Amino acid sequence: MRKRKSNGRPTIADVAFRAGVGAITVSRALRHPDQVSEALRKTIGDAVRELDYVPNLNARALASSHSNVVAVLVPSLTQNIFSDVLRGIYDGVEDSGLRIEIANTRYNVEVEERQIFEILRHEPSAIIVSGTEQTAASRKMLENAGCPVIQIMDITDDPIHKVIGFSHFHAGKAMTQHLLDVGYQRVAFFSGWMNSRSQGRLAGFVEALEEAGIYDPKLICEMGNEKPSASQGSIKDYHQFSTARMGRELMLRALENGPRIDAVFCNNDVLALGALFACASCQVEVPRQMGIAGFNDFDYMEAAQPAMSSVRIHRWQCGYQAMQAVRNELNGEPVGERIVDLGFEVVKRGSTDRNGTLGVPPPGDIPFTLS
Amino acid sequence: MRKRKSNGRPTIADVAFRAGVGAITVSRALRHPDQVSEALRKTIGDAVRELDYVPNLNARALASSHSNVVAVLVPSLTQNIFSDVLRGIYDGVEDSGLRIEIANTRYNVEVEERQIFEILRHEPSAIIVSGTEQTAASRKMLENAGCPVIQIMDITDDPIHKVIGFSHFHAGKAMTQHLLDVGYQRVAFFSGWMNSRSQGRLAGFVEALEEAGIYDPKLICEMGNEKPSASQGSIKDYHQFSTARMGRELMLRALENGPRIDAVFCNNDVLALGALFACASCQVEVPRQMGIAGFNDFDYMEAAQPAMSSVRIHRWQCGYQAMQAVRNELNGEPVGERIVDLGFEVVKRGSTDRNGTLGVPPPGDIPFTLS
DNA sequence: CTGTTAGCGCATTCAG
DNA sequence: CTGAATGCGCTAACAG
Repeated sequence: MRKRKSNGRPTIADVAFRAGVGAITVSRALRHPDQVSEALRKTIGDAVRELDYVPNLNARALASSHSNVVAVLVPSLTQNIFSDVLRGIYDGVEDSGLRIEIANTRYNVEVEERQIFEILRHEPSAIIVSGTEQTAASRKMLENAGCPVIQIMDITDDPIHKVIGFSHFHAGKAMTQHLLDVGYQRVAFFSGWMNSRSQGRLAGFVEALEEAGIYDPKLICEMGNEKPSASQGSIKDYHQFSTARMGRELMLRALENGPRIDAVFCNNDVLALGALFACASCQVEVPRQMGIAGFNDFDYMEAAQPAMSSVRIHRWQCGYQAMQAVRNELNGEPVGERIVDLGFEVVKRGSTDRNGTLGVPPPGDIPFTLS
Repeated sequence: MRKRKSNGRPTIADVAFRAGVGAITVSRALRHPDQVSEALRKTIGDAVRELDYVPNLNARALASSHSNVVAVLVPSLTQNIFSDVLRGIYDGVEDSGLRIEIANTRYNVEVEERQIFEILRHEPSAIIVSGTEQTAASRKMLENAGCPVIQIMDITDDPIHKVIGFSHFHAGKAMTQHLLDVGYQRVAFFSGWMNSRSQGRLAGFVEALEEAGIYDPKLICEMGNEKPSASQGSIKDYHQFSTARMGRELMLRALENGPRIDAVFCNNDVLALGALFACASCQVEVPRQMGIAGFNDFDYMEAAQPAMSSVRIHRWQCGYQAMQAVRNELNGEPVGERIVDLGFEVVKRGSTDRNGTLGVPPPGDIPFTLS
């Protein structure tokens, strides 16, 4: 007899034999314990433990024709913003029996299309995708994926299936409004590489200024519109585009010879950091002579000197709730709200406290030891 | 006949029928084109395209009993440092037919053990694990995993299989030595939550000071030794430990009532950022009155005011090269060097230019547009 | 170079 | 609540 190699591990048949039951009963005892009698459940549990039986997930997926893989598409693995989202997803998947498969779309719609195609090969049980602006082709693939698709980190009236996120437009507008509210007159928008979500923020910025009757296109300071895709083989160039440096340079130029501005809304916190340092190097007082606001509210914003205003968004929650939604649906529960707006928070701190009237709280205490 | 549901997609048999060959020939044409005649290869290729055939990876894994899954264990998804590593890994996996499965060990050895156990269920084709200090149980599981195991981001004389990284001890010592070289006398070590790699850096720090005859345990300023594992369900507390804030607080205390110090080596860049802001808020001049150095060399270090010294490590390369090593081995190539030291680089900038003698280069130019 | 046969390990279907 | 038979889609092994 030519036997196949088989990796020697105990199979469900071994467990069944040992427990003196049929294989299917073992299968059921493991997946739907309530469908198996108390006694058998125990016998089987013992056999599993004695043999160190571990179900083969590939066989399970093949036989049941569902993979229990949740595919996650993120535009970047570098930016902290998606690190937090991923952490939420991983925190949310625990003890679910689901596997996560991450694809990096590199902020590139063509790459995204290809990744979606690849991902569909694995017949995922669900898909979590960042953003709501997929190409027509991508959207079609996702609609036909035959599984729940959760869009996150943005919001839309017309989700493929379900969306959990917030409005970048309103977030951008709200922060800009804050800058205007405290009395800044010429507010600039700094950005590095733009993506569709950045564009939303920018649109909010523009609308706020227009409503105030002080919009001027010269106030939009950006570096470019497309992020170069990471060059696969090249090892050296991944460090060459420094966002912080862009923030610094943009501010230096604005101070030197650009249009006179008295505040800047930075498309992200790192840019704001760079802008702050530029002000420091030029003895420009923040917030008196220059207001600075960021976006994301990473932890260093609170620790900066002065503490920096930013828009806090719920990254972790996006991931976590997306995972909960997936789990619910795979458990047969109804979709529920198809549009979940997690909102955002305009965090006002010293860097935009133009009149000293915000009453920004002093830094709280953190336990520490100085040995 | 009771037919199984089957998801309707074309199978290899459909392709074989259409191409008028046996299923196995299709299989071979797809995986080892050189084992199939030119003519058949073309016919089969056409059939594949016409049917939109996509091989089922679960069936493939089951039949061949190897999964083509590369399991990656990282201690954290939050810190940029591992984002870069992951990016390297994803950049390195393209067009390899391999899948990546990430597990988050949360800097917790028990979690790591559990994750390794879980991961082995998937019978990975290779494992990439961060660090070299696994528990005995973990190490044993990895040794018996029956697949290549690449340890990364640290170095050891005794790798499980292969290690690609660098010495945290030497990196810590080298930066400390730099601080001493430029004339700082009382150099402190700031750290937040410590892990085994941080400990290595600290040990290097201590040795450098000891060799200089100026070691004093009071110079070690840390917040604690264990990172609390992320609380799964809790949505609010993930933001409560701010590394930047720790850096700030540690520096404030050091300036107030701690031992007099004139420089600080921060265990990471965010801590250094916080320390820099603390100095700014107290009118302490950097680098004259206080030298500050970080670790990792994230991009904002160069943009800070003053630019901050740090230790540049090769995060992306660690991931990328680990992936290359995996691919080579899965292709049957020999392991090669079992210990690959990628080294590090002490980047000296303004924040430690105590005597103005480093000749730190001025900021280079970055293309930009100010519309 | 190509085909035949016989599983990989599990879950679905249908029957008790 | 339990079991027997069957097949998920693919590939290793063995022929030709």
